[in-house]
Amino acid sequence: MIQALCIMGPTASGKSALALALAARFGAEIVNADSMQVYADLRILTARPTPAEEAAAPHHLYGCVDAAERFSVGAWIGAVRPVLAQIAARGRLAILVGGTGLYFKALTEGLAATPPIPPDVRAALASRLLRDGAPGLHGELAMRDPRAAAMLSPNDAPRIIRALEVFDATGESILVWRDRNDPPIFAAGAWAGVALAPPRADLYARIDARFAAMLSAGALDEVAALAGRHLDPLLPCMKAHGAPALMAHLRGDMGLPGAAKLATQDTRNYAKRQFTWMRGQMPDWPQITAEDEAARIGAVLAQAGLS
RNA sequence: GCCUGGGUAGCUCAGUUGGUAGAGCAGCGGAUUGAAAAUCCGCGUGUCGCUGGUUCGAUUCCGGCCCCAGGCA
Repeated sequence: MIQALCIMGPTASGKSALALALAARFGAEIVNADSMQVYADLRILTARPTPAEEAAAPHHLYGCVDAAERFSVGAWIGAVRPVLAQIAARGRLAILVGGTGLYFKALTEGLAATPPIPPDVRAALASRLLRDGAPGLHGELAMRDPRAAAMLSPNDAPRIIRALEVFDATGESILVWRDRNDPPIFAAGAWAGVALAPPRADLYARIDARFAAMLSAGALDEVAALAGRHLDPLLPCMKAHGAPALMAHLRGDMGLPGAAKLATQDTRNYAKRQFTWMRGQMPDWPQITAEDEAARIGAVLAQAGLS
């Protein structure tokens, strides 16, 4: 008997609804595996479960981080560990749902046990990036950690900075840290994973419809409130799909239709990357192409050995 | 009706002093270990509006026609 069921899928594929149906059936508890739904500020825009949905089954790690904070895979692993332990102690099934492939990868394959990076090291690199650009930092990485540099594009700023900060803070290559992976939270037989993979044209249409629904549900007000906090635009939550576009609209830089076009475009591009992740990183997770909920439930039960 | 601009990739446009054309976006494929809803890499044959003419050769020059935008009537 598995302890956890993982449901991955592109945005707007109906993961949350499926999780809710399965939770009701098994008395399971739902755990968030989405990097944006952890933030408290954009409930509507990040398509978090509604209060009514959250009341229908126990939900964990939704809206629990302030937008001013910088969450991360490591922070998520640190947060899920006790949550999953408690669910197991209650003897219940955990259903992890979300679209963040990296979170599932860390959960099931482990994560490098890199120590926390001092804030001043990161700040220094951030300003270096502005001054020298990504290729400049890449050149620097090539001198300190040539193996890591060889694996990265000179334009891949976030990864170059990560490799540099790990080296600066620990004196060891990020590759060495990765070789010493922490073991995964779940052992091989303790979990099952499925990936929702609806036809792309349907998904793209649903993304457009969902964004319109978000607007009617008050997404603009919620974004206005976030904008009013005047946070650093580089913070992860500030990059939620639709947030930059709607903020630009609120500033008067573009009309609402233009903002909607940008927002849905970003979301479609992201959905495509999620498909790529599922194919490349989760080859053993069965893909469920059915869109009908009953068919999906049947497929999950068969895959997870549940009934 | 006349004048001027323009008609080139799904979209917005660049370009060819005549040798059949290329960017951005979209789309598609790929990567992905603490910002991952981030970030990066790769993929470009299309009656160059239609039709005659000149030419070895026309998307490019010339004529005619059609369509769009603006201006004048």
